[in-house]
Amino acid sequence: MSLKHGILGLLTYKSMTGYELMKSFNESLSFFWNAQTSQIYRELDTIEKKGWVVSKIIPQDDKPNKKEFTLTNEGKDELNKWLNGHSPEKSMTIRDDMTMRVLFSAGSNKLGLVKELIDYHNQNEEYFKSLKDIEKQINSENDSSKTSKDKLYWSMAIKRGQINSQANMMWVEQCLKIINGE
Amino acid sequence: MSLKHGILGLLTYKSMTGYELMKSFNESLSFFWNAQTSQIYRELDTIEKKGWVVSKIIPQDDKPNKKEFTLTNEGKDELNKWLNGHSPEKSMTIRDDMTMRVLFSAGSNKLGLVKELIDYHNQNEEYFKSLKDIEKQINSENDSSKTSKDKLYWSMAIKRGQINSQANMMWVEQCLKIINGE
DNA sequence: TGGGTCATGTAACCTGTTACATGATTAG
DNA sequence: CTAATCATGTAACAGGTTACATGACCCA
Repeated sequence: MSLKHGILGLLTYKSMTGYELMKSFNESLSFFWNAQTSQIYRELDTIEKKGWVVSKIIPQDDKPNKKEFTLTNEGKDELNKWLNGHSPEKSMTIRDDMTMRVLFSAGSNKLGLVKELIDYHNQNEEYFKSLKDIEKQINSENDSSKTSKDKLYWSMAIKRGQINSQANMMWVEQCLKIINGE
Repeated sequence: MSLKHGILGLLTYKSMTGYELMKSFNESLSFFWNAQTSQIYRELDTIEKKGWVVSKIIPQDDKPNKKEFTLTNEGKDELNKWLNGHSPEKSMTIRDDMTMRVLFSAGSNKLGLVKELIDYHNQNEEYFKSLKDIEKQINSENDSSKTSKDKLYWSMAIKRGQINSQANMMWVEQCLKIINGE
């Protein structure tokens, strides 16, 4: 799914080190991506070789030295190319564990499936709540880390997660009805 | 996401060759998984080494010989283990191109984004319709390839795709409202 | 004669995950 | 003293995609 472009996108906000990028992904962006340090450093390596970013080592006395990455013009071009050049037809498949479990539970354990569906429902409920919290935090006045325009786009992304988890819950409810009416 | 278990699941219905598996995935199961032959043959290799399936070469005069794979008891055990042993907490992130485009379009091309959102909406609408068709076909009397019980589980899986694409469309509508009200 | 279906695969590459390694500073 | 945070990475593996290769038969 191209972590490369995710990194480029984050670097448009400001120059960062690998460590800071990891924190961005796993904290403020955790609702849509969790990236391991190992992967981030690897991708930074390759996109630096491609010329999309440049790095500068910043010595620090009290802490370990850090390596800050900055977008180049090529990097900006690449990001824009990616943003504009939308892939004509992406696969649109569901391919997740839950669907697969449902499909292949026909023969066997009805009770196990019901339990799993309920667990899944609960997970989605919690996730939905946490997204509500994140939304509130972003839209609150005292979050000055983003401009009001940025906030708009971030809340759109979060809305997606919310709608998605609601859809998942609706699906579970329909499934349970079908199973019980069987 | 473990094509291995997808293959095991399909083989519970009947023994199949790699080619037939590929067709199942890319035809009747296309709404949730598209698998390349290259990957299927590779996975068949590894799961045969694990002892989950056994193969038998069936000579054919008019067509190329084929290699049919059959589930073993170990394979059935493994599938059941997988079906029952649900992973406690999966990541729940959104991580798709559309969300990323939205997040990183804050700075730049509003018009391009609107166009993409509309395209995305249309794609989802078509997908939704095609799922409706598939659903009808499965539930029709003259589809005797599945038992009525199987049909139930299949329609649950398809419902998921339907609800999902509806959710995607709702999201686009909300986004457009937000963008226009900006 | 050319394209589609049947049927098998190999090779290279990209993306993501898990586990491990190092070493300093700082807060409780 | 100990755990957390800062900051860098390596290695191995798992899963998925793209491109390529072969060869026969059937239908238009």
